[in-house]
Amino acid sequence: MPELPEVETVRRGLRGFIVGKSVVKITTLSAKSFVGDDEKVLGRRVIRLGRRGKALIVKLDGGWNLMVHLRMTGQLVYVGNKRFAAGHPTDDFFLEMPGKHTRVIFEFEDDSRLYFNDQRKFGFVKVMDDAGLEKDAFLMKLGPEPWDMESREFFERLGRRKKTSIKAAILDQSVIAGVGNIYADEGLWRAGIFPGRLVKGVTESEVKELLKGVCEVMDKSIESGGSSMKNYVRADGTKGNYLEKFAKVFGREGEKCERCGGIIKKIRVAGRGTHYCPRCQK
DNA sequence: CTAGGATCCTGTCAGC
DNA sequence: TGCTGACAGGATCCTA
Repeated sequence: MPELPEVETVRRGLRGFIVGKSVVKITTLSAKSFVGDDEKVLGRRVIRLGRRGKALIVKLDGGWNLMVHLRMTGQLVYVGNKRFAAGHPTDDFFLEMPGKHTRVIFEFEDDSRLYFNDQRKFGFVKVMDDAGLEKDAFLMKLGPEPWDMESREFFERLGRRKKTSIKAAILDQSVIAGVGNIYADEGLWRAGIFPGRLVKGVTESEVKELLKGVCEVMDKSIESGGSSMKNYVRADGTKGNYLEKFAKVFGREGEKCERCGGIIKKIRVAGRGTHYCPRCQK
């Protein structure tokens, strides 16, 4: 999925278009992509957009909410007088909506629309009242946002996963919220830590660097607009890859490490494709 | 309790 | 060209 920076990009980009508007119609094209009663949402106005970890929370009036989780391939495309798209970057950002991967369509009072697209159908939009949000199992067990945590707490939370790899540990959302496969690799590169190292061998000062690295790379991604349509295309008009803006190892296997000149390798750690520099990550 | 693998689903790509 | 298996920016469920 779209990880924390992508969801934050969705939140920031979308709020200017839908806050203040009422939902007048919902069309569900894939039953498993929409959880709950759409009647609770109809006629309600969007109050604000929030985020916890990788979950987007659309707050509606009357105490109702939509929790959106993009998982691996979710994206949101808004089409009105202007168009905005972010989430999992694909050509659907620019194609006519609804498209092949459109699962849910929200229509607003001004006839603008929000399309929830999701190729693999792992993601969902869930209708929840405020009380339900408060006691939601997924949200309750989420660890702190990266910027809201001292490295000491990060170290202690990692300590609960001593026998697993440091990469598996930081992908665990109860340890730290919002880190996914890309930012795990990028954060570990910045801290100079080999992703397969067991947690028990990682020192507190390394953990401090790791937290700093994760925050830095996420900040950079959010600043550059994450995976939104505006940076899905290169300046020359060819199809691009937003990772070019900040990624040092992800998707760069075979390339030279910019820090030490080593050749970046791709291996499998924690069941996930893992990119690292064998020369400067120990 | 932890750790690791299978699983949900669709699409793409590399290698016969 | 067609087939097959591996893999994919996530999280949960099951087994050991």
